[in-house]
Amino acid sequence: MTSTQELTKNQSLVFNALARADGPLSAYTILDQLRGDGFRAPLQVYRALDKLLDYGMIHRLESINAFVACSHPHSHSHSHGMIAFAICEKCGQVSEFSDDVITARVREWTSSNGFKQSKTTIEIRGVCASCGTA
Amino acid sequence: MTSTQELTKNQSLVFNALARADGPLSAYTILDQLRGDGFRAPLQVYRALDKLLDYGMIHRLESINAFVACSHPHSHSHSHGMIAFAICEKCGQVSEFSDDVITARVREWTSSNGFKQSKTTIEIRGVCASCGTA
DNA sequence: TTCGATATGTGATGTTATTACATTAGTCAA
DNA sequence: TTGACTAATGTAATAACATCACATATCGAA
Repeated sequence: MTSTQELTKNQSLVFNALARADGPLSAYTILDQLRGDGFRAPLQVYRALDKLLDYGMIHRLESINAFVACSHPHSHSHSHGMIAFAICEKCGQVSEFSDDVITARVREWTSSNGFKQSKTTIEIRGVCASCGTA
Repeated sequence: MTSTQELTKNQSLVFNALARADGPLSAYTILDQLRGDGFRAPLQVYRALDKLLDYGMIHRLESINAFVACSHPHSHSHSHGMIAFAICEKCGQVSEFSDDVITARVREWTSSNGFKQSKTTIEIRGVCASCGTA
């Protein structure tokens, strides 16, 4: 995988759908948006999503069964750190950030417990600044 | 709510199913286990689970759509901290721990971003010590 | 060109969760 | 006791999320 991944037709369609969205989308919402482009079955979406996840171009938000384009596409700065997501339950906006202290702290626990981690999910649910003051 | 919650019949049945399990259970697995006790519909399980979550007696693992009994039932020591879960993808065992540094670090991000958090999910997927050496 | 790997198309099915509505059981005040 | 209110429960139907199984197509390398 190079820094700019060459995407197939379906992968591009799915990625663009996520990139132009202003928040996370469910797989079925993506499917509906792409029916005009010939999409007919969930699997077409899920297969593309799997690849895009592999490539690190999108993230899956486990707590809401939805997907979002990575907001730091060009910086692999936090590619070895864990990414945390703050998800607003009012407006759906997602903020993505990484924190070296949290990353280190998790690693401490895993290494001292002999746990070999593959993927870590950190999702903060709540109300964002704009929605909180509104 | 007192320190010992009075449970209804269905809540007790669901809680006991989780308490005697050696790992997380899906709602439908619980349903199947309780058919002998008169359970017939998913909602009977989900309603009990909702209450048990309210009472803090169980946790929901977002990344695997399953539920687990709280492993620190008598200590409310980490009731104000975030709880992290290490989930073994081989054997399904879940380890629960809380970390004040992570908790503080998340709070720092939320407060400096005006984000009012309600619930935070931290789930580490991987392979536990026993399965890793086996 | 033939082979193998990757990508795609499609229907059916499996899994997880909620909606809507009816009924039952407990509580408490008049 | 009655009535009224609230919480809990029962049930069917449906919605939402995800995968399986199998067929076809596309593309690059030997």
